[in-house]
Amino acid sequence: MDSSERLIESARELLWERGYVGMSPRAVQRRAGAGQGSMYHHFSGKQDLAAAALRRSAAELREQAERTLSGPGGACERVAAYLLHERDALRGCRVGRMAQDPEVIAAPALREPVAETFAWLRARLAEVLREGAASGQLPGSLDPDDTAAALAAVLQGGYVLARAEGGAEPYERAVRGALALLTAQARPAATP
Amino acid sequence: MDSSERLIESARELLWERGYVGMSPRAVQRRAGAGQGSMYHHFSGKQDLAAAALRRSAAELREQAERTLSGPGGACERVAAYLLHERDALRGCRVGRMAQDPEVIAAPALREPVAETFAWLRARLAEVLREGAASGQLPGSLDPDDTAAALAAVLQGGYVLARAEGGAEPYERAVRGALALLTAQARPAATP
DNA sequence: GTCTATATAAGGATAGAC
DNA sequence: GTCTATCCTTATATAGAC
Repeated sequence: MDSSERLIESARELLWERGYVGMSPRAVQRRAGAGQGSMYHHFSGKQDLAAAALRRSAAELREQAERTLSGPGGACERVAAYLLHERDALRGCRVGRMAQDPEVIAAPALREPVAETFAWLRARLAEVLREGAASGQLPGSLDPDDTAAALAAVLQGGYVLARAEGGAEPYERAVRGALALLTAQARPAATP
Repeated sequence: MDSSERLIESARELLWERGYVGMSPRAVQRRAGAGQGSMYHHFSGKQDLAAAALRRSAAELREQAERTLSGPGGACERVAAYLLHERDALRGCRVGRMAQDPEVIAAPALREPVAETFAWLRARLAEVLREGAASGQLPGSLDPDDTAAALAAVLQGGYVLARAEGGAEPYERAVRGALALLTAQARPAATP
């Protein structure tokens, strides 16, 4: 792994742990085992490095979600699989975490990957929910866009509660609670 | 308003906007119109000041929630009123925001108000949901603790989505979506 | 490409005068 | 109680040698 690569991976970790404001170029360099010169050779500065790291994390999240959402099973089962996917609740979401940072929100290069990720996720979840309505698994009375937003929010909010309280329990409860509300709406999938 | 008071209020604003890592004593002093000496006379340092500000924000959140949750109407209506309470989605939650900050999580004096707030909120929401089950408005099949966690998470996650995408829409959708799932479970309240 | 100065500003706090 | 002076460290970046 070359040093540019190590810098990006180190930035990804530090962004996750400390956010953009809390990520210092020095700390990234130390963790990557690279010097000042190396970093400023590959990247124009802190923001440029963070943008590269963030784009990678956003792509990763998206690929991971797509794998589950386009997997086997009925619409409801795929949404459930996505919600129940194993996550470290206390670490939270690499992408969602950035949304709190005012400097991320203010810098288009940093904000775009974050905005796009969640716009995509909501749309993709809504699409699956629409399939569920079309197949009769879910009632047509549920607005798929609203439901999708609620489900995406439960995950992001679950992280907040878990970190606040110092344990994964609130996250797990939130996911279970949301899933219970959703599946209460579903009839068993047609089993062909 | 004396200068101690102004310092706390300024700290509250800056914590909200920039988080604990991003809040510098200098910036608080400037906003409060107070000097170094004044701040260090009233508070032992950044953490002490932030703790005072955070305790106040936590108390405020709790009082606000309690007003709605102990208000008039059936259980379901009170939960709905709490969810629909007007909030600035792009600014987010003064307390929830702190949960992302590693230095807040690491410092007991900062973390406690955050942890207590959400533990209380989940418990209080669950209590109201239990009332709803007892009165027959909600089905006994819903786990009140799980549902409460899901609802609290929807709000916190709604803020994340809103900030990420730069508009209140995802927040509003998330709240509507969650409420739709909940009220689909409810029968009309007994109208005595 | 990477290293070692070097630079300016800010962070966070202390000391002592008034 | 508040002000000013001072302190050491870190953040972020540039410059130029190798």
